[in-house]
Amino acid sequence: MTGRCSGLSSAERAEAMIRTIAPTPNRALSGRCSACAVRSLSICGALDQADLIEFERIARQVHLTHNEAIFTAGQAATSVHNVTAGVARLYKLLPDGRRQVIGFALPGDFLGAMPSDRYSFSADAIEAVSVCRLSAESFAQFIEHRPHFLRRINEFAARELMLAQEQMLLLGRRTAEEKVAAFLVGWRARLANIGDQQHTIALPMSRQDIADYLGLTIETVSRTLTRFEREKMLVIVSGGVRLLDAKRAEAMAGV
Amino acid sequence: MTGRCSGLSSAERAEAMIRTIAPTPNRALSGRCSACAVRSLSICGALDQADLIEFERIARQVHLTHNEAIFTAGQAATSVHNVTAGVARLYKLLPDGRRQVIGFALPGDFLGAMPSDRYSFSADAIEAVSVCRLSAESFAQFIEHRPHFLRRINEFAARELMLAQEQMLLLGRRTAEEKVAAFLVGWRARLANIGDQQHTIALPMSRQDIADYLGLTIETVSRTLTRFEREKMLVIVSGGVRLLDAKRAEAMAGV
DNA sequence: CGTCCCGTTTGATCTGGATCAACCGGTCGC
DNA sequence: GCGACCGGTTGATCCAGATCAAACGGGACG
Repeated sequence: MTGRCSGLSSAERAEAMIRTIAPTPNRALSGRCSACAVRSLSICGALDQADLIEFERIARQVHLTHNEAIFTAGQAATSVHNVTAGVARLYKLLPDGRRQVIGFALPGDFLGAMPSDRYSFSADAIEAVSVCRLSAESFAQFIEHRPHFLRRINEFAARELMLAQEQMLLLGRRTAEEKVAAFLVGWRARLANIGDQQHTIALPMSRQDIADYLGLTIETVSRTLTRFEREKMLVIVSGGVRLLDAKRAEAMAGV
Repeated sequence: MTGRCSGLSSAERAEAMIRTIAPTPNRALSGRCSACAVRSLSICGALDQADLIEFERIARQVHLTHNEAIFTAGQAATSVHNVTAGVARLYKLLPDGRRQVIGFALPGDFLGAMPSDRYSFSADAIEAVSVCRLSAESFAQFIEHRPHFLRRINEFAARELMLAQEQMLLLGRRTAEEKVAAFLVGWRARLANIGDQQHTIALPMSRQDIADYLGLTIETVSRTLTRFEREKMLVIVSGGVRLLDAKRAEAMAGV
């Protein structure tokens, strides 16, 4: 069933409010795109040397720490962002505080598919995060005469959409056990994709974040993980989880 | 209990009955794009006269009836589609048969954001449907040197993604009552958007389709609708629903 | 005109996951 | 070194929505 107040506590909400109001301090140095570690993973992988120099001119590196907002739902969408380091949490809130995490953004992920002129969701840093920030205007201008770049952005949007559809299936039709297993397997795949191929799956987000991503409560996530551990499918370690029986997890996830 | 004899005269019921969503059903003989009723709503709205003639050359009108498949998940994604009449159901299945409807496609909607070379979901006709079918290759070629068209497709993808995120919030964090109310309000808005602005909301899809869209069972959808009727929020009519208290529905939907 | 069929409604009961409530263990500030 | 705090775990109970079961009603067809 769907929980009533499974989002933030009122204290957390107040904190989030303050965060939102406070302008994000800008500790940016100008970025050197040609040296960017995640360029090939990001939309910038479609840019040649000349493009990069121009891109660098309009981009600005911004660094954020734990729980700092990158942008907030409802605000004017004046910037687009490229995550270059760390993990961001993307989410939507209901007026009464219920929260749905709609995704986690990893290095290389692009946050800028804006159909409206306001952000339709919020994004903040789960851990230390760096983003490449561009004004929406200069970004639009930059795209203007670079159709290959637009095509790349389009591919990213299509991939994002496919992930969203997969997540709808998960939220609407999978059991708690399947949700948690699918999350672990999917998260591991995404980490592997950016080169982090450890046998221990890093989980920088809190249990609450996972719960809000899977449409569950924190207690159910915790119980399910401990059960998985009891059943020798994994070991819970500090900052993550170590998969012992990946086959079983994948079977549960219904891959 | 006499079921749904809810105080409507037979005249009213007849008036409310079966209205195809198509603005102009079956107007197309060969694909005459320049005469297409939904062009301005669709991605083709970005095409000029010359583009249209070329588009027409590669497009083929296909007509489908109730429950016929437009394409199926897992198949090679050889075509892209533009719905021109009727309503299609987009869905994903789990191996054990659980189904998640990920959306309903209306005239003007584009089905072609393919990140992979296989369809990641299935689409079939809920009622009589016409689609504009193009081979993925010729479509890709067509886009090639038409950046304005690509930009239009991108806008459509971004809108689609935003809807998907809204749906994740619904699936993960809303109650059954909120889900049904949100569905009615959202569906009404989409119908209004394509020009069908009747006070009776046409519901060409089955209760099962609605249930699978909202992550509920058919019984819960049915019960919730009857309750809404009992509470005078709406009247259930053949082929749809008549909203009596739109304000209340919108409040429930959390708009 | 009857009856078969199928989508829908309604009723009774069950249960997965939510809610409520401790409690645990690490860390931070003093 | 100690208490407060915070994220996480565990236990007891509850309940929204699922499941099981039956009946209804309208359309199709002989």
